Amino acid sequence: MPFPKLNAAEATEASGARQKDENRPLTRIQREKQDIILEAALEVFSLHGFRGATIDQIAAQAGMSKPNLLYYFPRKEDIHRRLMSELLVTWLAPLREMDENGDPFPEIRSYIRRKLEMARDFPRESRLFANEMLQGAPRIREMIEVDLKALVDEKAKVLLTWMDQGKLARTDPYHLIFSIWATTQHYADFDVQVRAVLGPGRGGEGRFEDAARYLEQLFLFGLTPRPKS
Amino acid sequence: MPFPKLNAAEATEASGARQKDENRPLTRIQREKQDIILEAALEVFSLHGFRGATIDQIAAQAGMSKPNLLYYFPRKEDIHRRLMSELLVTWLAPLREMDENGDPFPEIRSYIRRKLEMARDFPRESRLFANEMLQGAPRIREMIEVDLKALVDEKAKVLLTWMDQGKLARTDPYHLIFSIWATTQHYADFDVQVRAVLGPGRGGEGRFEDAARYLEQLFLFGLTPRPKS
DNA sequence: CAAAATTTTGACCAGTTGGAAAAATGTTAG
DNA sequence: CTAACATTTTTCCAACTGGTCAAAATTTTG
Repeated sequence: MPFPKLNAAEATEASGARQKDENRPLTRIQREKQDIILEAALEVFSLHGFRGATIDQIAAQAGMSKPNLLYYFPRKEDIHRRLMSELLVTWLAPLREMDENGDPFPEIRSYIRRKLEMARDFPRESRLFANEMLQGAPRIREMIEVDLKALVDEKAKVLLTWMDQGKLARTDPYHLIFSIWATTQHYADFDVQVRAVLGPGRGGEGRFEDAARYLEQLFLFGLTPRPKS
Repeated sequence: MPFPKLNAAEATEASGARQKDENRPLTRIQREKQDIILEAALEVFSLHGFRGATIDQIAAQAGMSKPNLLYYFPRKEDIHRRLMSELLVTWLAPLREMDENGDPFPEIRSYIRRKLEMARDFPRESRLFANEMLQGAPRIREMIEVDLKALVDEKAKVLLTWMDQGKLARTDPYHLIFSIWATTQHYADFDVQVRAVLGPGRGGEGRFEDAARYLEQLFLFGLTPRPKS
């Protein structure tokens, strides 16, 4: 199971195998193999970054020959691009779900919870994303400058509304969102460090529950409105 | 200016140029060139990760030929190792300075401040570190399992003491430290994203001050002890 | 089933990679 | 000033890189 497929814009580009007729629907084999390749590529890219990953590695991971892989994705960049655009949609879904009409604390709390679950269940996706960011996001600049920005702008407004209503401590909504991203994704991206520091005793699977408890407390207390001094 | 040299264990390994006498002190040229190389390597490694960086790139960045560079650091890994061990010392200095005998809030606040300053002033170092973590820390596993863990264990105890004294909300000290790391380093590692989301208006240099204000509030409110309900 | 289309393979290639060897050039202590 | 050493350059190499191509094997379709 690669990822909770939202199947975003499945037909962006005829990036698949070369057929006689460009607009034929994908065959069964094409769909299967592409999924296998994407799954393998996720593994390799998330570990080594774009430049550090090789087609050979991905092909080996996918259990096929390099030319065979290149039959489905003619260039290395194509695989990466597909991975990134599918990722971005799913990655932002939790934020998208934050509901203006809900109460701030349940909404924020479940947002944190969901992000933390994603860090636990899809750490490779998180690392793939982090890798791209570290390198200056050369291949998804536009996406983050347009789509991501628009979404965050929208949700920042929601947060501001809540603050105006006195339901949430007045603070910077953008940095609030950043801090949720940072603290939750940390458990995927810096997993080795987290595990090493917690040690064999506390570094087991329970760490995510501990993290959830801690983060809930931090953000609940940290964002509760205070009477002016 | 590469980095506020703490000159940690300057003599770890005779990793420099090959001289007749292994234990001769470094010549002027050796010191200078090694610094130039390390500075160049920092730039390249932090951007592309270990595998993605090439010796040629580093040499070009350092303004010398590849074989010339290899004269000072016989293998690519040597450069990386040196960079990482020098980095780790400096990187952890702020945490080391957190003083048991100080008051919790000023101490934590100045820790956050310092980490944020490092994210602002030494983003490449932060990214180098993040890159290594993303890849599972294959080259510094021991350092984080031993030195880093020991330091965090020590500081966690300090935090627990403060909590016992009722000066700090009772919470998980390890995750508290993680959340400070995550939120501050985020501004270096995900800089592109932060800037893209804040837009041209608020994405300028002021973003670090906004971040500082926000994080101070979050952690101050979030960690103030509460009366039991 | 046979023809048409798709998928897989094996051989190949030009450019890049990390690194070795040795010759040529600088630098410095006596 | 010169011998001993340190540094730099030139040349080279084997392994790996992303990618091509035509032929063979397989699957789909009429």
